[in-house]
Amino acid sequence: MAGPPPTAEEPREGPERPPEGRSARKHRAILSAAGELFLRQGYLGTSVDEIAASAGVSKQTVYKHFDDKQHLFTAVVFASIDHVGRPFYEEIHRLEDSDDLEADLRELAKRLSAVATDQRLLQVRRLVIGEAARFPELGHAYYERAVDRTTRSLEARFRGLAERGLLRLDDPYLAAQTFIWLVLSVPLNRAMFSPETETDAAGLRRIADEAVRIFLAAYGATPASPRRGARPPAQA
Amino acid sequence: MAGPPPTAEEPREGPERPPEGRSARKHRAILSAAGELFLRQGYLGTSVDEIAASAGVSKQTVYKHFDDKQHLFTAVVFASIDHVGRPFYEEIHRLEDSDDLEADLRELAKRLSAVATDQRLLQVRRLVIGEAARFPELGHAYYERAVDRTTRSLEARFRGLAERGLLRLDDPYLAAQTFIWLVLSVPLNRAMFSPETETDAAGLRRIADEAVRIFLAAYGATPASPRRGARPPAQA
DNA sequence: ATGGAACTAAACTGTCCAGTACAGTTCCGA
DNA sequence: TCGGAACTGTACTGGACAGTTTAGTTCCAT
Repeated sequence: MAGPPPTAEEPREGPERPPEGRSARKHRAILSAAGELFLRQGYLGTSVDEIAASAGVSKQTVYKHFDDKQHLFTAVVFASIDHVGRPFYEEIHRLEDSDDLEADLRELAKRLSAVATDQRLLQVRRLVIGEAARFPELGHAYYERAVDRTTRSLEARFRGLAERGLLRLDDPYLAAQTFIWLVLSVPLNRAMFSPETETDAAGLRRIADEAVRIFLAAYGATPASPRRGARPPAQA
Repeated sequence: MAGPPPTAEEPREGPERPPEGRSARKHRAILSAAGELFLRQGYLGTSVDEIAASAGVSKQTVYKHFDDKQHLFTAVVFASIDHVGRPFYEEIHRLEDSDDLEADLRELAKRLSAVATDQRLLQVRRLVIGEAARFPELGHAYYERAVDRTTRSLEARFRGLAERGLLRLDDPYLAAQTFIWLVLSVPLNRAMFSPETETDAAGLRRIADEAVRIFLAAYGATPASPRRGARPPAQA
């Protein structure tokens, strides 16, 4: 508990990995088992013996690969964080040269809320928040890589759209934050307090559509966005 | 860990308490010390011995007042949760009969963000989220009492304002959620990952003002809310 | 002032855990 | 095939912790 702040120990897997010797295999097995257990039981609630057993590995091997429990934990969370950042990141790029901004924003909003309500991802988020006091650097890293990077990606897209006259905004970063949280606030903050609760797909769609309407009302170039029709334009 | 789900054990202090015998005093001392320690170190990170010592009380007395550690924990958090809900709740009532809606919303937004960035409150939030898997009822109670109750209070206010023609909305609950999260998302979610970081007062004001502008653009009765001060939209 | 309830201090039980030690086994590249 | 690196199993150290027990002390209402 009084140990020095462990620095991250990344998984270190290059894009190619054809041979993968015994050592690398064990390393991955430990990370995987530790991820599963830490996510389910928290940091203090998980013992190294448990991790070793679950990974099919001796405790000694765990300590060969990771200095101590804290390092193992940070390695696990950093690996999960990279899993988190990527999908958001890629979705956003499709907005690059949109013809029908409203439709494309709606699509993006739905993809965002789908990604963000993934159960495993929610549990990582809970875990990082819960351990933020014990591992402050982990909290910062999570915010930086999962939240801020996504926002900046969207910011760049919005800046381009503003230059094309499709959006009116003078602070694209703030606008990006607004968009993301209009979509995610309600489901994400509800999910934080209700583990193992099914996500309400219809509710997500409704919130995503309303988020786009609000966003375009505030930042759209066309003064009159279609009056709120609640449900998507079709059906009814 | 396999015990039955403990039901809440509220502090049970009536509005009057002039005598407060020894027993009640000890009870309060335990709750107070436990609150401090649980909030700082988490559930598993805090021992009952520690709580007893910090409360200036023998361990036996702790167990006289609370069945076990789980019950003590839920009692502590429930007490904190009621602290959380109240201030929000009261701020909102002032919106009842507004003459200058924009100014009053701005005021409300600033008060909300000030309340929500209170360090102790943030720590309760982190704690409940972090232990949500271990204590699901706690998560539900927090959401119900801190989030949902506030939203419903604002919903009632918005419904009144819509009837007076000051707002245009067909789902006041959704509008209330939107307003609250426009104001709180950014500071709250940043704070979740960065304990012991100073809150940026200027940033809060800026976000609060922008939140009101966006809200009125989406739900305001007057079609053109004053364009955000700053420069005119274009720049290139 | 006194009897009982509440409290204290300390020791104890049974369990769990991080991290180490060590002797023996398996893997794998040269 | 052979030698070293990596791994296994088990046991151990030293400590922590939830919850109980006991014997004695303090408080306070009657």
